[in-house]
Formats: sequence, C-alpha cells, structure tokens
Amino acid sequence: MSVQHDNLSRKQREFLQREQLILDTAQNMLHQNGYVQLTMERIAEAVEYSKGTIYNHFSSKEDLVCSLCCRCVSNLIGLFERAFDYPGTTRERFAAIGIAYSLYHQLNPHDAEYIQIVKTNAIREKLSEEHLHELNSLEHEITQLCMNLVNEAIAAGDISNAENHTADTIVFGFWSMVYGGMLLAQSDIPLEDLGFSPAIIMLWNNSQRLMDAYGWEPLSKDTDSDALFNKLCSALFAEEVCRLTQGENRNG
Amino acid sequence: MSVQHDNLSRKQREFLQREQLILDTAQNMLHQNGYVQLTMERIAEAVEYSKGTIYNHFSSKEDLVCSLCCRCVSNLIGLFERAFDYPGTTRERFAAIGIAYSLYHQLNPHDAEYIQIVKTNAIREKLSEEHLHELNSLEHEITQLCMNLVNEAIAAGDISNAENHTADTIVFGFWSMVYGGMLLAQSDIPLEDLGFSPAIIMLWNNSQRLMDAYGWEPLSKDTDSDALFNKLCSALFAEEVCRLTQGENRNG
DNA sequence: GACATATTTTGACGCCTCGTCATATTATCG
DNA sequence: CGATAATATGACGAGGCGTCAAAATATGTC
Repeated sequence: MSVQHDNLSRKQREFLQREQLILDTAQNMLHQNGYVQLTMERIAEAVEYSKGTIYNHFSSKEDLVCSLCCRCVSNLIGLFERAFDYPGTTRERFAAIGIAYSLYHQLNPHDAEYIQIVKTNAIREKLSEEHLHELNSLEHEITQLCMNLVNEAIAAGDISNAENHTADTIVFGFWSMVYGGMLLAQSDIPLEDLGFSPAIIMLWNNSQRLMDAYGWEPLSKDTDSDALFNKLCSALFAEEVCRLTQGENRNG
Repeated sequence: MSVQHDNLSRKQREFLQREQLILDTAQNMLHQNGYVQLTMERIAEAVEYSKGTIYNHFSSKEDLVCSLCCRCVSNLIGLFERAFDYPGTTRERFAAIGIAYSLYHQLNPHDAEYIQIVKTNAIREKLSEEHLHELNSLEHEITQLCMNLVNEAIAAGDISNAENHTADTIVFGFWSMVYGGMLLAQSDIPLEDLGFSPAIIMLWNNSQRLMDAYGWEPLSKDTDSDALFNKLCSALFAEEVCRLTQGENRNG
C-alpha cells in the first residue's frame, strides 16, 4: 500500500499520504457497508478532515471511486503477474489468471459494484483527466498481460489451428465469461433456486471447456482438471485461499 | 404493450392503465436520457400526475425499475420463444437464443443499466413483495426455457459426451459469456484502443467455439457460421435487425 | 518576534432527490 | 343533496453532492 515519494517537499508528501489515508478509509468503509453507504460526509468524518479537503483530492465522488478502482486493478495485475510467471504450460498459466480473477472477487465481493459503475460513460465523464488516464493505463496494462500470454501460446504452437483465431478474440472470450460469471455469482439472483450448481465450479469447468475449444494443449481430457485447480491454488495463491476460507468460517 | 383486464371495475381498469402509462413513460425517459436522469418527479410531471400517485403504484424508485426490468425480461422471453420454436437443429435454436439476447441489448442499450442494478441485494431488499415475486418468476421462466432446450439437445444425442456435463453448467457457461460480453460491449471501456475487434463479432465466434467445446453437433467446422448467423437473423429477427440498422443510420 | 502574504481547511449553504402524510379533491351511494 | 369513502396532491423532512467565502494555518521578510 505504501507509495514512494522521494524528492518531494514535506507538503507534497503529506498531501500524498493523506490521499492514501482517504482511499484506505473509503475502501474499508466499502468493504464493510457497501457502495450505497459510502458518502463523502462519512469519509470526511472518518479521516477527521472536512468535506472540502476531500474535494481538494478528488473532483467528485465518482473520481474517488475511480481511484479505488485503480487500486483494484493494480492488485489484480499483481495477482495476474504471479500467474503469468508460473513455471508451467501456457495453458496452466492462463488458467491461473482465471483463478486469480475469481479469487480476487471472492475476497473482495464489494469491489464488483464499483468496478461495474466505473465502466459507464455517465461516470467516466465526471472523472478528473488525471484519474481517467490512470484508469485507462491500468486497463491497458492488464489487457496486454493477457494478450501477451495468448500470443506466447500461439507462437509456441500450444493453440492448435491458431490461424483461425486471433489473440483478441480469445482474450475477449475468457474475459466475457469470467466477468459475466463472476457478476452472476456475486449478484443476488437465487441461482440455486433456478437449478444451478455453485457458480465457481461451473465457471472453472466452462473455462476449461473453452480452452479445449481453442485446442489449447494439453487438453482437459489428458489432464486432471480438479487436481490442476488445487495445484495452482496452493502453488500461487495459498495466502489468498487461506484468507478466503478463514473469512468463510468467520461468517458461517 | 396492452394488457388484458376483463371482469374488473372501471376503477381497477383505470388503475392498471395508469400503471402501464407510468411504465411506458419511464421507459421512454430511460431510453432517451439514461438511468441517472430518471427521477420520480420527472416521471410524475411527464404523466401529469403527482409524485404521491406514482407512489400508490410503486413502493420506491427501485420498485418501479424492477417493473421495468420485468418488462425487459418479458420481451426477452418473447424473442427467446421465437428462437426456441425455430425449425432447425438444437444447436441452431440455441445459437438463435444467443442472437436474440445480443440483438435485444443492441436495440435497448440503456436496459443493461437497470437489469444490472436489479440484480443486487441492496436493491432487491427495497422491492415490494409482489414485484420481487414477479421478477423471480420471470427469471425462472427464461432460465427454464434455456435449460429445456439444452436438455432436449442432450436427450436427442446432439451433445456428444453429455454424461460429463449437466444442463445447468452448459446454460451457465453461455449465460456468463453472453452477459459478460454484452456488458463489456455496452460499457464505455475503449475496447478498440485496447486492441479488440468489434465485440459482437467476437462474442458470436466465442459462443460457436463454446458449443464446439461441448461437442454440440453439427460442429462449426462442418458449418458456415457466418451464413448461419445471417440465416437466423433474417428468418427470426428481420424486424429487429431492420430497426437496428435504421437506428444506426439515424445516429451516424 | 512581528507583520504581510500565500496556502489550506472548514462547514454552512444551495440544490437536488427520495419518500411521507395531512390536506384537498373527487367519487360513490343512500 | 349530503355524508362517507377513496384517491390525488404537493409541501415538507431527511440526507446526499458539491461550492465558496471566511477562518485558520503556514511561509516569508525585516
């Protein structure tokens, strides 16, 4: 969380520190009470500054939420990089990215609310140029990371019949599926009543299926998918899985 | 849009008519100016009743939006039924459902906003029992329609290796992908700048791929997917496609 | 240290929205 | 026509966002 700021005056350092304090506080409030409960007044009260001071940092509530969103994407990029660097097949590494995405949203259920909000134009119009630019950069970075991995897989010949596909279509397919699946899982639609199995399991199975569809070797018929899932979890995201199960025990 | 109401007193008929008027008006306002601009005052002004009267029909703004959402789902069910009844293979019919979903959202871009909103618990808690129940019923209906088609395909042996899959997983996979893909397409993320092709095309290709992954005959390698797309559009959704292209010409 | 100037912080205020409820209006019926 | 029931109204309270003149604080100069 801490941010480097050498070569800055004390004023500037204080300013940046305060910005982090505001964001930390807002994030906590969001995780505890959700988006609807988050108001500028309450944030100001919690950080013990006045509302006007908050507005010296963020041009609007949306602008603040955009900054929170940037932190989310940064964290996500961190997890994705861990998956990217895993010493395994391209398919395993891409699957690990999917797991990272899913784990992140299970750990931070409220984040989906404002990630979604920040995608709409009505909001994007109200952002400060600086924060909008930051958001665009991060979106670019996380997208490129996925594109790079798929391109690496194509170059390595791991994706059979690759001449029929382009990396952007493949990435978009997984992005759609994982994003949509995560939203459905997090939503309060009573999936169980509608006859569905647990969303996380269905999501994993469908991602594996889609990789098979692209002929991404090694195919799932030659692999133990459940074992792979467990292997990736413990090798890459042991801490996250631990936090998740702790949280579930605490809540239930 | 018109609703049957025989065997009712004039009062009751007027009440129901007014309810439709309010919903029609709200829908128009939404389609023109989006969710943020929609306020109870403005609706009241537009229908030439006072705010209190609106609240005789809907317990809250969310409750009204829920009713709009129910209309959306009803319309969607109409399109889905058309696809379901298409005299073709189960795969063609399921693909047609996907097209219906995508067309609907292209025709009614603002609907995605509140469909999304109504999925969250913070909102669902504020709904009247009656409207929440209506929404649940419709969600059940549209889900079952998809489940039935997939089960029919499994029973007919169109989905090879079906013992490994269950209908709920298959339906969830497509639902996730189409829902997520539609949200990404409608969002104001600059997909093009991020190196993506048009979302609708990528979405269609990925759905075909996922059907292949499930071994849903006839596989796309034995089919001209583009021709299929055009065939289904003109056979089932000629009017919708027409409205869509007209709208695009008018806007651009 | 004292004074002038620049910067930052503050919170009262204006405006908007939701949802309520006492009152006014209209309908029904004997 | 007059009494009672049903319905419609819009002023109002609560609470949110964002602003801005004034207060408080910091900085610089002698």
